Amino acid sequence: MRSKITLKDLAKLLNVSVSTVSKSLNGSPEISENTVKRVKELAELHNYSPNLTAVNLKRKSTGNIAVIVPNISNTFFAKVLGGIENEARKNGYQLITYITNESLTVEKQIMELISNGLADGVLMSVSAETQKSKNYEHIYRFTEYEIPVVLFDRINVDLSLDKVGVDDMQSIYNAVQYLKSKGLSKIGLVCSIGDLGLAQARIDGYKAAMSEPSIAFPEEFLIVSNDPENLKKQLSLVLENNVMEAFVTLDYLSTLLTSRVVQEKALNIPKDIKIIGYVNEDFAPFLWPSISYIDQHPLNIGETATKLLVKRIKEPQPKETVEKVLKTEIIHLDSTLL
Amino acid sequence: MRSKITLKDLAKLLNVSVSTVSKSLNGSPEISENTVKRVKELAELHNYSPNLTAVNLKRKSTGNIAVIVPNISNTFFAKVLGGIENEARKNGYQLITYITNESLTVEKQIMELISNGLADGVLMSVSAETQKSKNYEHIYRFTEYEIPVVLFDRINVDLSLDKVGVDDMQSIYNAVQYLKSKGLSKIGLVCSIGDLGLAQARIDGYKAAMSEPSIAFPEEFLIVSNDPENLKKQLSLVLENNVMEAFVTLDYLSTLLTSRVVQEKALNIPKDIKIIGYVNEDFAPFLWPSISYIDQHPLNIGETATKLLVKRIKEPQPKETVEKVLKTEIIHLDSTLL
DNA sequence: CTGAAAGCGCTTACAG
DNA sequence: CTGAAAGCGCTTACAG
Repeated sequence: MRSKITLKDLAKLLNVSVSTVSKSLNGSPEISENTVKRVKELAELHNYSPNLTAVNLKRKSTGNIAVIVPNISNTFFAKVLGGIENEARKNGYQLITYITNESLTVEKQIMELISNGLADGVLMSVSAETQKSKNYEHIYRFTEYEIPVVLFDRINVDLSLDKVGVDDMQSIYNAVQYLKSKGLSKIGLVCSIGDLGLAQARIDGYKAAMSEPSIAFPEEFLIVSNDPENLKKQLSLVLENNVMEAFVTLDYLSTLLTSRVVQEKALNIPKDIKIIGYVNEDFAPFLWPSISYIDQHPLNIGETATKLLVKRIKEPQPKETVEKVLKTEIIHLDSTLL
Repeated sequence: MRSKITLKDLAKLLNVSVSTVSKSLNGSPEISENTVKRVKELAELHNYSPNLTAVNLKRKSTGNIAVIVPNISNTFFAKVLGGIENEARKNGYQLITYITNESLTVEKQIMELISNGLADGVLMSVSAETQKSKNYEHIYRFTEYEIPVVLFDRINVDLSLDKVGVDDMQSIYNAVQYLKSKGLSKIGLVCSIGDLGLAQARIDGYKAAMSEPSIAFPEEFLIVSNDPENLKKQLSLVLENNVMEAFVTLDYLSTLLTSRVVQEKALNIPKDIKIIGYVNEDFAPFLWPSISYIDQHPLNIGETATKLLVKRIKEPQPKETVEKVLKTEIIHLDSTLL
């Protein structure tokens, strides 16, 4: 990189001190109008901009927010990232992003990096492996270093930190209730992300809705597996053994898979089978049939989490953790047409 | 953030100078084995890690690579980002990410930020608006500042910079030739990203393949529009006026849309209509029917671009721009079954 | 083998 | 209103 013009250079050119230049540029009231004008003009002329590394060293801050996402295999986290970016930019923060690929080991390495003083705050969604192993020590390290952390989306974890997400249990509860209100009762659940706390919450929502008023439902309606092939097999079996009427599907993969398997069996969506799934507005409407989905407003999640984090960074911590639970919404498309 | 232990602190505790501590930790051969050992032990004990802001200020580098992506509405760029992350981490760089949302204005703002010395190098994919307006001055600013830039994916732009992408023309040419080799001739093209240079290249590939051996094809086979509704309409018309046999579809949206419209018209994929599109391995196999696609190996694009950039950052510039064109591959699924 | 000193580019309390 | 000085946390040429 070419060396840019510095405060010192400007000072020399203007025959004033570095302090004067600095103060002029930072709008200090100490400096005379005339000097300010001279300095600003020259700065403009030379396209001066302060060296952020130096500013940050002085300020003992980094101006960075670290964002840790578990994966990018669907657009959900990408959307959240979009929301985070909007809000971070507004507040003058840069985003340093990390992708853990659902790995605890990678997560630990990243933590190590960040705690070296790379960021003023952390936004994270805990990896699947971490949740499975319940190994959270590395996350608490941040608290030791007094680096504020806000968890987003995957907030059904046993960590007393600030959290921003949706009510996963209620979301699915509502979806099932909706289907039941339309007279459907043979409703299955399909899930390929069973290791996540939020999946457990969703499953609880399903169970709660299905057991009201105290009706038992067959175990086999609950189709949970990390392996797509396995999921397919179980799904086929259920469809062969029962006259199913609907499915709620807890993630991208299981949503697409369910739609596919149902159609392979020459069943019609929505005539024979209704589906409410987790996909997003970029895809859902263009699928055939289009799939009704639970909109989690990922942009909103990102923005809300970032706002909270920025507040934590700037204000002296009133160390009581906050949990923000945002509303979800069912978007009806082909697959729930009556 | 809590103030961490510094070199100075360690020096005081050990009764040696700051220089000695620094050298010991950085493996300088100047220092006695014994001292090195003492220093390292204490550093370990206190979990010392150097303040990167200070190190960077001293080194006049930032340790950051800026990544500028135009959108995240499909997983393509997310995948590329994954590749970039892998390679960047290997080389000790942090990633600062920006999303332009295809906006020239945002792109300019980001440039401004980065040229303030936020990053040692830039990986970027030019926004649609930028390409449409052919306004590239802000990009050349980087060259002025001697910040190396590598363009990725969207490399069909009139900029003499390092580039890493795929041969878009050849990719589609091959796809069309494949379809023709199976005896198909009524082959349409659907595209919702006409503003991009790479779309033009793909369209050229289509035209070249279709015109061999010098057969004219109807203009209406070429369906290009940024508006999904419009695309749908044109597509419907073509299907009504012709006995179409296949489509090549140039992006996510047009791929899903084509599959949907064809099925709405009660045509069977692949029996009546074959499709080769742009989707990726995370989705394509789970769609119904699954869609054959051109695999651009996005991870590879990301890694290759990052390797090139790191080289540019580290080595004195042999200022001849390099263009790396990576191979694509047709992945055959349901939609091209014969 | 060790340390004092300069300096990276800034900001800011303090003096004048 | 202006400037000299100290300092943020490091690295490194230089002296001893």
